[in-house]
Amino acid sequence: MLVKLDFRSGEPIYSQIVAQIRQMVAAGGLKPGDQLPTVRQMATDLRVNFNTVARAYRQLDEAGVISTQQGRGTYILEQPVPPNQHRIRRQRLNDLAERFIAEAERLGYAREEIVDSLAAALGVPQGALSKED
Amino acid sequence: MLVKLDFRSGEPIYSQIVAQIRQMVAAGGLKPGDQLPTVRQMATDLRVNFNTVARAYRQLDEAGVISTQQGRGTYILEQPVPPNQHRIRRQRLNDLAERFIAEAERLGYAREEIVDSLAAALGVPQGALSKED
DNA sequence: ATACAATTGAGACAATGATACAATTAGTTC
DNA sequence: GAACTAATTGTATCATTGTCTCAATTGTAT
Repeated sequence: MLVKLDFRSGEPIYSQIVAQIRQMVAAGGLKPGDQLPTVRQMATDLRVNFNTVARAYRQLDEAGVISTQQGRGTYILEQPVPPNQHRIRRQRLNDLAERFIAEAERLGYAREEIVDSLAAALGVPQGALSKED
Repeated sequence: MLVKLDFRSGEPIYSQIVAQIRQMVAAGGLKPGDQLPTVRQMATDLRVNFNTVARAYRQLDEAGVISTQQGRGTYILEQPVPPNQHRIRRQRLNDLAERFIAEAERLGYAREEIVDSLAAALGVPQGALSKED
C-alpha cells in the first residue's frame, strides 16, 4: 500500500495522495520510470472512488511529477531541479510551445503557416499575429 | 525509424502515426507501392501494442492512403487527385495547434501567456505576435 | 435555513493492450 | 505439382487504463 489516508484529518483525499506521492518521489522511494498503480487499483486499495485518485494523478501530471497516459498507465517522470515556482510554470509552457513548433516543423510546415494556424486557433483576426514587414 | 512518437503530447499514438505517414506520403518520402512495416514490426519499434498501429493503418486504409491486406502486408497506394492535399495538410496543422492551445489552457495558462511563449519559441520580436487594440 | 464552493462519486467514453482468429505466403514432403 | 505444415500478416473482440461530464455530498459562510 503506497498511500495511507486519514479520513478524519479534513485534508482532502486527493490532496493527501498528491502530497504522499510527491514525498515518495522526493525521497527516492519512487524513481523515474516506475509505474504507479492504476487509478482503479489505488482507488480499490484506499476504498475511494477512482476519480479521486484520477484527480490526484492529474495534479501530479500537471506538476510534472508523473506522466499519465490514457490506456497505458502512469509513470514517474525525471524530476527537474526546482528553481522557482514561477519559472517552473513558465518553463512548462515554453516546453509545450517548443514541442508543438518542433513537431510542426518536423512535419514540414513553414513558420508562416504555423503562425497562421495559431492565429486561427486562437481566434485572433487574420493578420493580427503576422509579423509586419 | 519511420515514425517518432511523443507520449506526453496528449495526441493519441494512433493519430500521430496516421498524421506522420500521411505527411510522408504527401512529401513523397513514401511512394505508391512501397511496403510499410508490418503492424507488429512498427509496434515493436515504437514500443507500442500492435493493435495501436493496426488502428492507424486501418484509418489510412479507409482514407485511401494505403492498402492493408491480411497475410500480405500494407502498401502505399496511388494518391488520387490531391485537391484535398493542401486542405488535409492544413487541417493537420490546425489540429496540432488546437491541441496545443487546449493543453496549455487546461494547464491554466492565459491566452496572453501562450502568445508570449509562442513568440519566444518562434523567435519573433516581442509584440509582433500581440494583438493590437 | 439558504446559498455557495469544494470534494467525492457514478457512469459513459476514448485510447491502448492482450488474446484468439483468419488469410496469405513459404517451405516440406510425398 | 499437390498436400500439408509452419510462419507471417492483418482482423476482431474484449479487457484495461485514463478522461470527461455531471450529479450527489459535504462543509462553510451568509
